Amino acid sequence: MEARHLRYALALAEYGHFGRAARALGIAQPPLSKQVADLERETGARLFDRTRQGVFPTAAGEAFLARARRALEEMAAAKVDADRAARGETGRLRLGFIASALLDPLPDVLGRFGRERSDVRLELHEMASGRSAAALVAGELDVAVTLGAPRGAGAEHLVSVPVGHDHLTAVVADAHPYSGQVSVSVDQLRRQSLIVAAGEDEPAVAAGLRTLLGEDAAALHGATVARDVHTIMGLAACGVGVGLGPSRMRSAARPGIWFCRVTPETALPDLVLSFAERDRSPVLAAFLDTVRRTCPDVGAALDRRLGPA
Amino acid sequence: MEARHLRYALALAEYGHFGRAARALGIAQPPLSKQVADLERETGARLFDRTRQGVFPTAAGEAFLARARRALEEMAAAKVDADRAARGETGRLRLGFIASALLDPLPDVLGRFGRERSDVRLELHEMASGRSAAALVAGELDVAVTLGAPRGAGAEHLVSVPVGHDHLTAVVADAHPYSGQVSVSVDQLRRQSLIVAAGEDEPAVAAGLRTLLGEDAAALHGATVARDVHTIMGLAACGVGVGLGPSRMRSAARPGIWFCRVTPETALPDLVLSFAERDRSPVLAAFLDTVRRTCPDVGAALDRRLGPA
DNA sequence: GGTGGCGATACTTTGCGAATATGGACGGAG
DNA sequence: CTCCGTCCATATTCGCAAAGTATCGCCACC
Repeated sequence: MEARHLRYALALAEYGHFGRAARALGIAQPPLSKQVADLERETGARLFDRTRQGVFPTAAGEAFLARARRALEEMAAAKVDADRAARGETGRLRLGFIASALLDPLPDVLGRFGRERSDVRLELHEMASGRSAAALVAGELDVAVTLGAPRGAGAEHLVSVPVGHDHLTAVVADAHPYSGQVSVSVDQLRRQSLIVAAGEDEPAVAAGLRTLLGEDAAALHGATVARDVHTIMGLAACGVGVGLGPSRMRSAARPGIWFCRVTPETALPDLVLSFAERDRSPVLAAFLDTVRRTCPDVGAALDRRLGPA
Repeated sequence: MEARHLRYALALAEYGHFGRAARALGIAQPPLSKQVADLERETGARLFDRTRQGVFPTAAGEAFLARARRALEEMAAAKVDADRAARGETGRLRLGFIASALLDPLPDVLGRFGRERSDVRLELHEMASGRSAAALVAGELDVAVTLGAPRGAGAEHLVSVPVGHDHLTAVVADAHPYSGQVSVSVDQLRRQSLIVAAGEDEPAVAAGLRTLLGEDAAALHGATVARDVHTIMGLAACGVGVGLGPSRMRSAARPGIWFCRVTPETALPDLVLSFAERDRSPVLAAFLDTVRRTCPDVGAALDRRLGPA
């Protein structure tokens, strides 16, 4: 049984007339007669009553037609669904990211993407950079935003583009002596109790700090350790000490704190967006397109990496 | 798009390999490649990723396959449903009947039919014989059980077979003088107050009574009138008089009453089963088959009327 | 009894699906 | 690095079945 048989039977039921149904189907009448006869032979049931008044479905025909309608609807829906999925209008995007990415690039990107692709299910997984990279390689994520480009097994099959670079920034309470200063020097920092973040990603940050502080890195041993940038800012606001974190912190400024540049300016690992090189998923493409339009410089980097899309 | 495309895509997804899927489908590999390619061209979406590790559906492919599965299930169900309907295993049977038919032939027939064809929806309409006949002609009923063969416009297109003949029976209370008698004579009846039924069907019955009573039919004018046979029996049990009704009443005998034959025996109109001559519905055929098996003599009458089925 | 409408049948044509043969790309083994 | 094997795509041929044309048969209606 082919879809053709269903279409013909439905047309015949609709027009109640072999000739007119055939005309509507764009074929001649004899083929329609034959196809309907074939269908009746295959189902083993007479589906239509041919009377002088017209052609009417039998009880068996009614039962058949009801199913036939649904079958054809499913087929049409299959085409539509496939097309929508191919355009990236539906589907799923699994995004791994480090918490601090929520400060700067993600809000704009996710907001826009959610608005433009409301039928794409966004699965957001906050995780450390190393875990994101591994999940990406394992196919458990579609995109990742990490601190520094992923390294390690399988990373060579990932495409990575920087989506923002950052430098160390100090944050103090309004009441702190440094409040109001444009910048603080390393020497000034050495004399303060410091507040730094600790987490799976922090070795990279700690390396930057150590470079900055030089042989006085020992000062870090006495530093207050916070789980994330919000805690750093909260502790700084309490006057516990001088918070040190990425300049992205400024995006989440809260009353009662003051940001200073750190001199010399100390680069932190870039925020990097990665995905599997072989991933041709349209949802990913749509996401990258949104990123491209949201952050033009990222678009240029993507073009260099993939060739102009 | 034809059902073939769906079957091929599903097989390909299942085997993840063009060659093996083709073998499972009983075709060679190139046609499968071509059909899948055609399908992808028609849907405008790449449905499968061909890798060295195997062939896997894309997101669009997954969406398509889900619908394809349901479409094919509907098609299979269409065949099954049509077949079941053609065998009379499903569907609807609209039966019109007079209330007194519930005494004798209907309980056995309906019980058996309901057991054997539990998927057929039985629509039971108690109505007077004349209304049944009209509804049958109008196509509003499939079968009718009436008192006497239907007459009137369109009745010539009905097939009617007697399903039980009846004669006038008297019913009295146990305390009545006639109680214990095998029969009562017309003369005895003339001296009693009578209880008879009245309804749209009763002109036929009344005619029988009038014939019986001869010139004394005037006695009927003083008779008690009941709506149905159960009321006749109930009134008789109260000693109100002598009830007169069809011998079928005996099937619904209740304590406290006594039945007597009436002499001379007086025939009442036959109980007749009718249906449209041109009705080839399998549900009707199944019903007639049940009737045939329940009442053998009716089967013989049906065979005479329709030719041995 | 003639006529016209409608579906079925007979026969021819054609288009498409399937088979065979071949090509081309990639991966693994020597 | 080359060779070979695997796997999918392409090209060509073949055959069937679907579509077209012509016609028949049937019944209704005039």
